[in-house]
Amino acid sequence: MPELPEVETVVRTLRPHVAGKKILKLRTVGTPCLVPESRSLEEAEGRVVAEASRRGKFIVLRLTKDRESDLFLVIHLRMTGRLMAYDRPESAEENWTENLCGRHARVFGLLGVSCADCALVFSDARKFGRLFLGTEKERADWSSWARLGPEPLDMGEEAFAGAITGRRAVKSVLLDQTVLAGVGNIYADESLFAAHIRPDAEAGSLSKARLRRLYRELKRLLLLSIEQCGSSIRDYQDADGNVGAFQNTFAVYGRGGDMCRNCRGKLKRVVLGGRGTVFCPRCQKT
DNA sequence: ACGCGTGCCTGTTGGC
DNA sequence: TGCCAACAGGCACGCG
Repeated sequence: MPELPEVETVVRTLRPHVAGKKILKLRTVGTPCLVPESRSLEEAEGRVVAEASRRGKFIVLRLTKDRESDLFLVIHLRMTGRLMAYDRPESAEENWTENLCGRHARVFGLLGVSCADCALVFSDARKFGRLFLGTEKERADWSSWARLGPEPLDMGEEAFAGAITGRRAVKSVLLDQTVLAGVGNIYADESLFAAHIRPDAEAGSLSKARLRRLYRELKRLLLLSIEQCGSSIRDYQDADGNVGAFQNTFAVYGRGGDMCRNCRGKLKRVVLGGRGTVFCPRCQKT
């Protein structure tokens, strides 16, 4: 599932395809995927993609037009969403009806400088993904965006240690997008293992020193994963259809019952806050 | 008010 | 071998 490193990879691979190009066509296909706060996608047509960026797990395209305020196209891939760019539009039309990705197409776009030279396809087998189009002001009024916490790569040790509080399990706090934006199940489990902290430890009970350590490990793993183009479990691919490599270095995620690479003990799988959670009872204390 | 549980979805997987 | 229940989980929402 796409988390911060995967979304960052999508943005990086998408950028060269779309930057500076005019949106000639942008339409939804099939099951609606726009949030209620969104404008209709047709309003993006005629605008130029000025910038592609990431905020938490959101992909953000800034769309400009002469003398009009910018519009922002914001995309959340959720579980199985894919945003793909095809440099030959006709190949996308083909895929749209032919292959698996295309079978689940939800949004179809055509971009180009003078003529259409890039097709943009958002597909999503599970239909959890969501899109938003609106002005900066409208985006600020959209609660999913407004409530986003700080970026984990930028917030720093002290702010992180100050934010991980309360009686909830530390893993639940890591996954709370209002506390910090971008961490999902993979990087929560992996960073807790790296920092030797049990996922079910009460957040507020952890010392500042241990929380600073957790922050350093989380940041290290996020950056390492970005270097390796993210983790591909089953569905994730970048905008070019390539898979990541970070899944090969997982210490705990998806390894319940397997041997701990550190102590050779058996990794334990539990359900915490409704999510599958794997940890090493011997290496991860309190 | 906050924290937990549930529903949304469908492709994949594992057990019988 | 084939079928079907269980599973995967981010986020919105409802309940206590």
